[in-house]
Amino acid sequence: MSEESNLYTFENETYRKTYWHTCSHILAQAVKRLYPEVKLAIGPSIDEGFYYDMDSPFPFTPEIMEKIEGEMRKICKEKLKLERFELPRAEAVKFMEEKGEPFKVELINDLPEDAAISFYKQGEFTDLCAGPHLDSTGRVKGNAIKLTACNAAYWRGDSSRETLQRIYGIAFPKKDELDEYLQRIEEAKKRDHRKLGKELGLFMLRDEGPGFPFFLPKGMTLKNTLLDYWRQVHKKYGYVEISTPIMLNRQLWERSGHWDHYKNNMYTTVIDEVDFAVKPMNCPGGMLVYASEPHSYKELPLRVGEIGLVHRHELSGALHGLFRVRCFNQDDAHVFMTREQMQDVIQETVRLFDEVYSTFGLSYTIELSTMPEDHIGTVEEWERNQDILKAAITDMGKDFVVNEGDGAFYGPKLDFHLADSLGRTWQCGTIQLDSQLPERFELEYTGEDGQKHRPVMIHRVVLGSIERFIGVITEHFAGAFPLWLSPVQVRILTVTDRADAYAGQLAKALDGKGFRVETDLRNEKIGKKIREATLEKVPYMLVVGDRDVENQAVSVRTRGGEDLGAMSLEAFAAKLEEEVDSKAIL
RNA sequence: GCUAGCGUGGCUCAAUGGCAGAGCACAUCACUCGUAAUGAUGGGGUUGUGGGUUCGAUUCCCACCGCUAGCUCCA
Repeated sequence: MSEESNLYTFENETYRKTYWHTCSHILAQAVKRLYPEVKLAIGPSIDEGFYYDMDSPFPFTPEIMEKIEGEMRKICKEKLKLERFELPRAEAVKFMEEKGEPFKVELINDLPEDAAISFYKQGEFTDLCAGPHLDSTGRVKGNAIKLTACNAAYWRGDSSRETLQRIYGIAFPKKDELDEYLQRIEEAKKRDHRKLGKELGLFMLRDEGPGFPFFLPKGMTLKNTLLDYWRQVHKKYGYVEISTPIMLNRQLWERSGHWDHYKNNMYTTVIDEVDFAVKPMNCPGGMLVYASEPHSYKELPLRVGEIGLVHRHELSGALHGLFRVRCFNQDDAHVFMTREQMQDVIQETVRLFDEVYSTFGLSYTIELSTMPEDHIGTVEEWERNQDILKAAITDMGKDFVVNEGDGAFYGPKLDFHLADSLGRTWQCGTIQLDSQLPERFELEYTGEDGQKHRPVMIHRVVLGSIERFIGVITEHFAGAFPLWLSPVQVRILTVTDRADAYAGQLAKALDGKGFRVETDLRNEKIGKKIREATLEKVPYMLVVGDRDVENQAVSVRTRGGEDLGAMSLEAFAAKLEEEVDSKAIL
């Protein structure tokens, strides 16, 4: 019964998608009424809202978008019935040809032989569509529709084909819900790491180096703290750490396959008439380290980590704050092993990922990326490796989606995606299975049998790029990092200058215990000092005035606005220590 | 790279085909004030860069650079 009553609410995903699908048809109808010369392509509902792609001889400016929105409201009021009908292929093609819709004709021609070719008619407007739809445009609440953006999109996602204009929209059954949604988006934008990074003094980007981030003192503290933690975890899991050069010669990149597969994205130069490339990945250097001495099966799996600075010439349009940059630090590692050890090593790596992500309270989704067209190695090898990855995570009871053809050129991979404040996901962790590079670099180990064998390896990163990960956690915590990560953990605020000397003693004592502490001795009112420390998300403020000097105490306030009252420095330090050690997320 | 929009002191943002403005920040002075902004005064801008139109351009036009959104890409 209750299921029945939920059938026509947005709680029901099918209904929601249907509602938005009808909205996209209303959008198309509105555009065709206002601008009949526009050619329609395709208009599905998506996870959040709907869009319609079309080819227009003029750009859709904000004014035009507003006009279209108005027309959409009108169509809702007209309560047009949506009627479904089917046509045989030849007639369907003819129908859309007569309407002058070349994209629709192409779609019909590409439908499978036995597919039903269905249309939906609403008033004077008819669109090719598999459905389903609402029964009337009157079901859509006109004043709860909002066109949110207009962007370019390639026809059928193919960058060699027409550039269409995609109009995005969102709609709800009630105006209140639309307002609430828009409000939520506004709130989410306040967590944007680009905004917070500037406000909190973490990093900066400059025109002089597009995509090359500068880390400021506070951001550097955060980065170093993160790396300290990373080293601690990896030590526990049996990793050793190396560092390989940032630039290596062309011969090496040809051997690894990068020169062939990745040249356009590499920064290259000529030194003494020899081509060199700045590394876009750490692995070839790692191969050389492995190959530099003989190995025994007793050493395997051999876990070798490297925080490596890599440079990749990404397309300018793809750059995005710290999420997509042109130079970044990968928390890379290569694990060399026997074939028999593969599943165990993958599972051990996933456990390490779980430990790291849960420390930050982050949840992820896993994608399995399979063989791309442009690959090295045999199909059998690829399938075998894909099956091992699949089995390893299935065995651990984890869900994943398959990303067909998106593997690295040398092997299939498991990608771990984390979400930003607006729900867009970014690949952070990855586990890439590789039996190609060991081949190319002729890596060997001596087996129990005294014979030479070829190891296999994984390439893996947990944080992915330190830069991207810092962006993700900045948004995740809205800049209010857990105590252990906070660039400034404690700020001592004086009420009057009579407490300056005492504040200095406190700072020295806390610094001596290993805490990151600042003093604010400015001749400002205490309210102002508190306000600023709060806005800077400093976890703890120590307010010290005459009273505290006299009692040799500290008055503690949190960035959450909580007044913890007066306590001894020792009691406060003990509290800090406990919170840092537990890496608590408050 | 593609399409559209945007680019004004350190930051957030006004304004205009005719002397470029506010708040915050910064400096100086006064105030010594106990839990989210004390007041006064002052300095700071070739309005992203380069061309063009115009008596005059920050505003209009062109190119380039950068940013934003999405598309494409992401070994």
